Amino acid sequence: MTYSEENYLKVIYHLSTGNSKGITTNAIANEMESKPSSVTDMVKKLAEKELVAYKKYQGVSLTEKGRQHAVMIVRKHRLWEVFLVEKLDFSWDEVHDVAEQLEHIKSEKLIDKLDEFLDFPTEDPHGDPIPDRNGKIAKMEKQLLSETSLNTKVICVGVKDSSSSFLQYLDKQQIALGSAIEIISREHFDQSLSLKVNDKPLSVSNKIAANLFVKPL
Amino acid sequence: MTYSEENYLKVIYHLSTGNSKGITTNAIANEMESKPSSVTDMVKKLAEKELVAYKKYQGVSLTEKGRQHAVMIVRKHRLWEVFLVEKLDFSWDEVHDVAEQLEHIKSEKLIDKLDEFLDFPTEDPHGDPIPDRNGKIAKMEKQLLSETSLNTKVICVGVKDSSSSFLQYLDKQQIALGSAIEIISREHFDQSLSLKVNDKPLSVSNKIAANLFVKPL
DNA sequence: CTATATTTTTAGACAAAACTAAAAATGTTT
DNA sequence: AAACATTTTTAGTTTTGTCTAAAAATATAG
Repeated sequence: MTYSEENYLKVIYHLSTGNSKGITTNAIANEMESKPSSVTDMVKKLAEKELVAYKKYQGVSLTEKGRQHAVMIVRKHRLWEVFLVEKLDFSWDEVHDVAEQLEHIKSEKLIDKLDEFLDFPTEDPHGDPIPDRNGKIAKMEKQLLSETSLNTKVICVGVKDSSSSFLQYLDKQQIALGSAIEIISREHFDQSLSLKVNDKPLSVSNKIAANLFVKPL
Repeated sequence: MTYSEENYLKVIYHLSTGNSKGITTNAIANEMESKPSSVTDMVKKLAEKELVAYKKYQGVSLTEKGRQHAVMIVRKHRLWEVFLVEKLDFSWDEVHDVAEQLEHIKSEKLIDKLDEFLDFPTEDPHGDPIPDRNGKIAKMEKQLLSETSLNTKVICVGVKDSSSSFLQYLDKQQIALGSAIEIISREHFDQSLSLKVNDKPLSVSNKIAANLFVKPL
């Protein structure tokens, strides 16, 4: 499996979660910053290899085989992110590009040993679950802050958007995984929220709240 | 710089050490398990980029710029080898192929942090020196066991051949970096040696002795 | 239910990196 | 120094992954 094929599988996998329909050519092209025609070509190749199911004009979806491959790439990506943060002192907004490269290293032994070295982490630095060596993903209870009712006490368990600009905003506001958040009030006009984060008052826009995962205390 | 260009630079660098002349197309093709015509093509490209000096039919040599690049690849390769052995419990005969992949990961921060994490090692698991972040290589005193005079006490500090078959042979004979070796006698007929390794007698062929680096105690 | 707009696919081209086969240059022998 | 052998380069293909532009299919709107 080539570097490029792996990237396509990964993108299709990510677009598939919470999307039971076929993934469109355009959606993939957008995500990969490439052109729809390139996607069509590659998708045909992946279909040849039975990694995706594809019918002209109907979009693609991963086969079980393709899903397994994709999950392993995600596993590698997230384990490397943990390594970078825990062992090499990277911050959570710096890990993505490097992990993007490391995820393509081919060695089962490497990834299993790394997993062990990191003490079998179940989540990456952004709160996303790490598939185990059999591809099993422990799913955890979490909801978006924007969809949480007033006067609830929750803790931050993940981010939906992991762009560095969002992560740096969170750093600035001293919001991290594990932070205690209480929802005080919601502004009707723009859905912005008044919070207490670690007992300090903070107001956040709906866009922020819609990208923070929390779970009830 | 592409993956492939990096591999060429690395091979040319390795062929260059202890070889002041131009490196031949054939030598490179051999080392890379490719064809001379492919080498000619790539060498032209590297010459365009001023990474090598090249005159038709005269072989190639690295420019200073090319040497710097090559040294950085070697630095990455060897640091990753240390990581694999020290942190992930790989044995010294298992690290090469994985390090071959890891050496192409592009991130200065990654490699400097890794260096720090490993406590700035100066040698890889085979006793080869690790260039520092400025490309400086601490050279150490070492000689081949085959060229060491009788009745000398030495310690093993490196291997010339790091193929897994050789390394596994050394494991079997319990020869490792740091092992104390005394040269008892040399057979005139085949240049084989009688040794004491960690006080136990052992006879080795010239081929073995010609691939073991030692230094006087 | 046509007409129009959008999406997707096809066809053809290109760049990178490899190859084979043939030509050119260099080396080696006598 | 001519003849032969070897090495290196050139010329032309191939494969992978991308692209543009045009054609085909699907979706949307009046």
